[in-house]
Amino acid sequence: MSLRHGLLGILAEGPASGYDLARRFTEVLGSIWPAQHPKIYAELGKLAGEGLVEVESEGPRRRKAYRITDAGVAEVKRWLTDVEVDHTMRLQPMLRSLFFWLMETDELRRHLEAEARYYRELADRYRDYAARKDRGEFGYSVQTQSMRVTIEAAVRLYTSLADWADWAQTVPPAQPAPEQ
Amino acid sequence: MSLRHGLLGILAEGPASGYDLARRFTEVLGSIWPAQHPKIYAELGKLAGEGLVEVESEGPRRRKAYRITDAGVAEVKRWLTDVEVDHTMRLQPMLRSLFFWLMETDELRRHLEAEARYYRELADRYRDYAARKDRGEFGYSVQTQSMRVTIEAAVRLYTSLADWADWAQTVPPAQPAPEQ
DNA sequence: CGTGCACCTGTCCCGAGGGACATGTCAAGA
DNA sequence: TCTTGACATGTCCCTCGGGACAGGTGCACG
Repeated sequence: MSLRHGLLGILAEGPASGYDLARRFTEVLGSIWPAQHPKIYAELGKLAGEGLVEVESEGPRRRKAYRITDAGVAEVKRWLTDVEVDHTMRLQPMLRSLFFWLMETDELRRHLEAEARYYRELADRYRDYAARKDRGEFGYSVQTQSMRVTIEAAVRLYTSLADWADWAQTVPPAQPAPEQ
Repeated sequence: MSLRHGLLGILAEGPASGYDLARRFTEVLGSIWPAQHPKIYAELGKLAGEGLVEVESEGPRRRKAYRITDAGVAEVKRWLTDVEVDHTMRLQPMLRSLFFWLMETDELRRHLEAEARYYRELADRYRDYAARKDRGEFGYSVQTQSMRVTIEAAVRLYTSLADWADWAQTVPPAQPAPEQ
């Protein structure tokens, strides 16, 4: 149940509508913590019911902006410091790699090339983001400083996955038993 | 719905019981693709119903070993080559990093140290695994060759996350605006 | 003036995942 | 003989996530 804390954390930066939050999730967090708008609206409703956020204003087009309450801020902080980190990962590409031996050699090559391309592209995108941040394009608030750290993780993660896919192509399909 | 293909893929190596599969999932795949035994037994039942696996033998203690069928092998291969890779990631530690600015400086330091330790330990475990594989402890079958590739991904992934946690500690908590 | 489109907020259903709980079985050791 | 514990298989329930579907609103452009 991290979506609620993800929303609270972003709202801690300032008021936002469900639509804003959905966009921020897909833009910045899309590849790291996907969230669909239906869940966001539902969760915002619950959060409001619990007094962790409140409606700040109602704008045009039925737009409702939410503001985090003191209780909400306290709750994110509690989560950040007291709740144990969930390290669960579920990476289908790595699960698939266990079964590479079932694939034809050139199917595998095509697959690994595509994977490398995919990860390299994502890494580049985040690297570019980081560079723009370092140039000061997004200011120097503590919030963007934290985002810089998150982006760095993405750059490193995707770069190492791209490198891995490249490396995997150099591994012989079936290594013969070595002569002792 | 990757659990079914994960099970099929492992069964492609040879017959196994639900218990065996559960163990393999927690031992090798625990940190990459977690799966609880209730789901495994349920999925095996479904797979048997669809003719993708069949009961090979019934041993002591109600043990039922399953064997993959030709249709099952065809299905994994179809999945590997025809079904698009799901690159979804959901990394709570990275989501949390977006909110580091909400944490006290020394809370954050403790957190990052713990994270680095955690990832370093996992990386070491997999690195050790890889070394044993390279020494030939697990033989030189195509299956272990694929597992070697998977393990390499884990090593690289966890190493880069550990490095990231170390790096994050060197980032100043709140960077002041630079004088132009 | 109209109409299309981006904006904005939802409902609903289904399948997957997490975790507590239940049950039966064989072997080893007190 | 009794009991503990590892082996082995399952049920049940609840929540979360994915995705299809729906509906109302203001603006820009022809």
